[in-house]
Amino acid sequence: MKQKNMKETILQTATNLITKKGIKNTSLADIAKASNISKGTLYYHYSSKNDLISDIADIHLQAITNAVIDCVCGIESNNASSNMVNLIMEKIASIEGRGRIHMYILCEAITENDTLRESVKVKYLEWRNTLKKEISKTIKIDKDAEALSFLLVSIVDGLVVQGLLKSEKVPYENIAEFLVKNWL
Amino acid sequence: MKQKNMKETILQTATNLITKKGIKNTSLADIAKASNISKGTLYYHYSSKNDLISDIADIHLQAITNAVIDCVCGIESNNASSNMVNLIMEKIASIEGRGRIHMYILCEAITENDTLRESVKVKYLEWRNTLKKEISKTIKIDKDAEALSFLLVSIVDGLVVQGLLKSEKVPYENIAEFLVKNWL
Amino acid sequence: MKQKNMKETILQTATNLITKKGIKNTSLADIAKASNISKGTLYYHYSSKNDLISDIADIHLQAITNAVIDCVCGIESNNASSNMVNLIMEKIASIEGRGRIHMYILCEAITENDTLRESVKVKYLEWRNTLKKEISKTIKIDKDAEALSFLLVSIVDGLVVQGLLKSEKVPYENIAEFLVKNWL
Amino acid sequence: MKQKNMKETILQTATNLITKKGIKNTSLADIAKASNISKGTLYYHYSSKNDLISDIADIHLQAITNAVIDCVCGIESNNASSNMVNLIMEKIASIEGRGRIHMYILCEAITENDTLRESVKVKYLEWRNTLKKEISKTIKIDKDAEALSFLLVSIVDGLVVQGLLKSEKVPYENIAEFLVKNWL
DNA sequence: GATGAATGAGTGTTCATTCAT
DNA sequence: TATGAATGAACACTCATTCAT
Repeated sequence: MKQKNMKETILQTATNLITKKGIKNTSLADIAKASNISKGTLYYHYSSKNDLISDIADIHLQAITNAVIDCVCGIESNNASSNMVNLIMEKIASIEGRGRIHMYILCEAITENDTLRESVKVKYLEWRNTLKKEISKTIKIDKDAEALSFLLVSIVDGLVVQGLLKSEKVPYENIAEFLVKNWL
Repeated sequence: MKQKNMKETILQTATNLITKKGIKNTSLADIAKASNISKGTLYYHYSSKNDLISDIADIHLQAITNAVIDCVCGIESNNASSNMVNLIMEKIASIEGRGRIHMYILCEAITENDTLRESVKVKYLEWRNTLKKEISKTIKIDKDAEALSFLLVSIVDGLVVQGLLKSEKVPYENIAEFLVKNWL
Repeated sequence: MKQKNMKETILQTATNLITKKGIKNTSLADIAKASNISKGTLYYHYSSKNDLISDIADIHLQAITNAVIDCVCGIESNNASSNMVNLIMEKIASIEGRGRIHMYILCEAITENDTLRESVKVKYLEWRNTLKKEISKTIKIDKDAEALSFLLVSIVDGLVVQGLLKSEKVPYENIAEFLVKNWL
Repeated sequence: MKQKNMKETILQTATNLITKKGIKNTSLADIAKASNISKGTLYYHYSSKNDLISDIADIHLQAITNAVIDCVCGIESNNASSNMVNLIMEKIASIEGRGRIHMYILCEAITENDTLRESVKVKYLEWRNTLKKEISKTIKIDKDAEALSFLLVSIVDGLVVQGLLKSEKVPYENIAEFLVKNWL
């Protein structure tokens, strides 16, 4: 089993497994097996499970960050405030696919993995700042802009949770419409 | 080592440990030790770890449910719409103390514990319905009332996450003020 | 749960459970539960698991012993040599219902339970002697009578094994017929 | 602690321990200790206790199967029918060394281990068929040949039981002599 | 007589990690 | 680079037994 981007392969396989079963329920043996390599090889590329988790988290956080930035860019180019929310909703939907791993990373971050928590913290700050900067174009009161940045990030995380519980279908469109009408 | 409310003691000890270290990182040995009992005794009172987790989750979910209902009752008695948001924010703060365990339960629920997921699902539905009923007194458009119920629940979960990351202080008051201004 | 023959009840319940699941896989908790008594009460009547097993084994061994003696009595009263084999076969069938527990007791006896082994040993000796005495009426060569006594006991145990494996239906009638033709 | 045929070593050690103490009374910790390896290493080679038991049983069943086949081959080459019984008796004696484990495997098979029961079932069928084919050369009545195949297998198992009880010395020679005189 | 609470040693199993080759 | 063998601590869970009431 010789591959150029072995690390890439491992990363992808591990991400898939962890998305399905969670961090604690995915063993390095599982990952090695699914990657068609030995545990030894896995350790050659990643010096510990935390090391691997760290990479997975980085990639995930970057992916969501990109989604958030995409949002903002979309708004800028369209200059239609209502689009922001639409785009956010669209992104939430795309994030939902990543929802499970998002939750696992959050839990891991708040529990015991200080490095991971720091990464997540930084990203969340970055998201809020990016959103706030954009919001400030429309909403001139700084306090409100900040509050809204917190709220928007919250809503994303919160809707991810409700999406994952798979109770009722989350009415994304109605939610977006409501946000546009009342907030912007 | 004989105690009257041994089950209660175990429950409390376990809740504390799990709040600190998470479900997966808290072993039954840890719980037994911290409760000053043997593992055998623990198993006498709880027939499995899931059984114990289930009790902890039930208590937690009930506590938050009560908080949500308190909110709504508060609003009704005051008949001041602005109070709803204030109360929600107040409750979020009180929930924050339970934030860690809230996250752990959510992760457990979405990962592998079907029984738990069902419990959580039911509670979330109950919360949204309770909120929606109250919201409907002010907002007559049903679609909006429903969207808002999803949003409020999301905001609670989302702010819990941001609270737990302990990055910046979450500006609860500003957020509440913003919500009041724009919603009601 | 007040009962006159509590010990009897326990014994019966335990026998049923052990027949189904084996000695090692039947816990005293199981037995207590199925008897609708507490473990404490069980220990009031039986001072240990071995004590209980011992009683169960005694009853079982006596039951088979009676079957063997019935055989011999039947023969005596009928004075038809062919009947002996028929009766033995009939008894084997009746023993088959007890086959599982018979095997469990044998295993327990040869493994670790010296008292039990002694009981079983004594019974087997008794059976062979009883059979030999009867056989001697027909077969005058002592060596042959003894060999046949060993063989008959063996055949019972052996057919029990094959019955328990539930592969093909054991052709008891053909076997009996064959024995009659060739032995007596 | 590195060894070439570690799996072989484990198998041998486990077989010895189980022969002495029985399956249920032999723990994996015992086996690991006696093999001078860690429990982890044991699990590296055998993924479960059942897996190990399965290997032990397979080897045992094959050994007896070979003994049975040897019997038949011996007969064929000698063409002396009386030899068959002598050989069987000889084999029984050799099986006696394996008697304890034979009993344990039978008990395990009838209790709870479906895979094992299937293996045993297949072997017993194979033995009977092998015997019947050989018997058919002498005894032309099919029903009798079949009955005798059941009887011979039964006698082996039954004599194993009586051998294990170590009451009196089992008179193998007399038994063989009797069989030859009356059956063939 | 009867019980429920408590115990602690033991069970099979998992797993991140190490390391010689 | 890559691997398979080895490890040992930890895990959830079981169970015969004890004992105060």
